[in-house]
Amino acid sequence: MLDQKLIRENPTFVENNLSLRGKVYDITSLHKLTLERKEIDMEISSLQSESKKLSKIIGQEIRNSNNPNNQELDVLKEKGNKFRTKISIFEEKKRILDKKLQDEISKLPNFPSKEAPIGQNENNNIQIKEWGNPLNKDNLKTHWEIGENLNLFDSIKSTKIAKSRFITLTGNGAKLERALINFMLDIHSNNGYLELMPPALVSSESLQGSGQLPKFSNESFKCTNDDLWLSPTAEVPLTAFHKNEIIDSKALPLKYVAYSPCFRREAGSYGRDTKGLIRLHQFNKVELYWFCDPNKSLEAHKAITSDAESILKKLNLPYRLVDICTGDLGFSSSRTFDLEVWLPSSKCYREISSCSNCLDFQARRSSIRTKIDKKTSYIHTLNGSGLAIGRTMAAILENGQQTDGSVKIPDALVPYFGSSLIKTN
RNA sequence: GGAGAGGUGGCCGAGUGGUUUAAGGCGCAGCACUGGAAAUGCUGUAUAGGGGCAACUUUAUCGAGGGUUCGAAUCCCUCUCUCUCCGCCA
Repeated sequence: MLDQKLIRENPTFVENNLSLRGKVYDITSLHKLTLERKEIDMEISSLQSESKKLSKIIGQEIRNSNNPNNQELDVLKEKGNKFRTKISIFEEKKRILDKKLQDEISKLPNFPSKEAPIGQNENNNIQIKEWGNPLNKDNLKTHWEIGENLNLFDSIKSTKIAKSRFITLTGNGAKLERALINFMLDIHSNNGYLELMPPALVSSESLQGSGQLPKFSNESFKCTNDDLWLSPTAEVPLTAFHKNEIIDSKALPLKYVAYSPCFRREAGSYGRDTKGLIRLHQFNKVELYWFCDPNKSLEAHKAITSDAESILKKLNLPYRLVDICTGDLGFSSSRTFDLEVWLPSSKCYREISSCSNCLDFQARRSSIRTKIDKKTSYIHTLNGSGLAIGRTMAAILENGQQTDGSVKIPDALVPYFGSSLIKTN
């Protein structure tokens, strides 16, 4: 969430920054609301101040006089009554105004970083580096063909259970998924991250806190009888983990790694990636998350990205690092580095991790602060997938495929999977 | 699902209508004492908004929202969360 004071005092600055995202933001009416709100606030404050003084006088009178029902008191009480009436009129106005303000402000995305490449959409993203040797041969199988041949998952049967875009992992597929989760959790928790396993259901307030609500209610599954949603990413429960806290600055940065299932409606993606493990309503993910000193989030962003990268390197999967342009940035992010893994069957890179610096955007929405030199300030939050499990499996299957139809398991994963090869039975 | 008890500052905890301007403690910071430290003593220490160059000042906030009252942490209503017992249950 953006700072209301900043909107009030410097609307042009806010508009200019937001418009870096590639579309025009006009906050004139919002700006007016903030001014109105301040005016009403001042009015209420001065009325309250006078009413308070009057109440004190009445209290003293009652204590000092032996007749608590005299007429002078009635006159004073009547005066107090008038204050109350006036104040309640203004408070009603303030309530309505506050709600409007809150609604409007929480729909505004974060400012893009000055460092982020300016651009309209994903075509303007900038490749920073490539790692590994992308397998570039013809007649390679897709991961869903490989999966079918080796009986690693079954999407047809999954429509019986739920509907399309769900998968049931079977045999070695299920085992490989489990191996990947454990592998990633071990690497990260040995690297200074505290492992968490959060609830998969989250409240509306939590989704609001990390930025998925109010704008993107269409992208998550909602429970009908409770104010709970299926979490679209562990970023949501992890942000909410420290909601309404003032964290000791000596404890920063707090680094968490969490495995969680993720649920997304994928509204508007009909027809895209309908096969395989790339785009599912439910997928597993190991997420990295930092709560950090607001002065140190730039270095932290590099660190969290390289921690995510380390997994791809250990699995020996070719990837590239992409700097997301302003027009393609997520709602809460000011700067995002995507890691894209090489999928040889389609001869392209696909996103497997998104590492974002949200600055104080989520911290302000969730009220997470720290004290620096006796001053209270919002902390910065960063998140990054480390990594998306399903897409990692897809990459392993495609990059590790052998001419005889078997799949070679990356060396680092063998101790977890228990075998160096997946063969047909 | 039924019955009951609760939610007070960074933490613990007192507080049943008017010097509560939220006691006391812990923690933290500064100072004193010390060769240095511990212990001790003194002082300070919530958050958000407004005004002011500043010292400072003012308003709100005791789970959330309404209400009663001149005045509410305290009384009433609604919601919410936590805990205990019973029931059900992996």
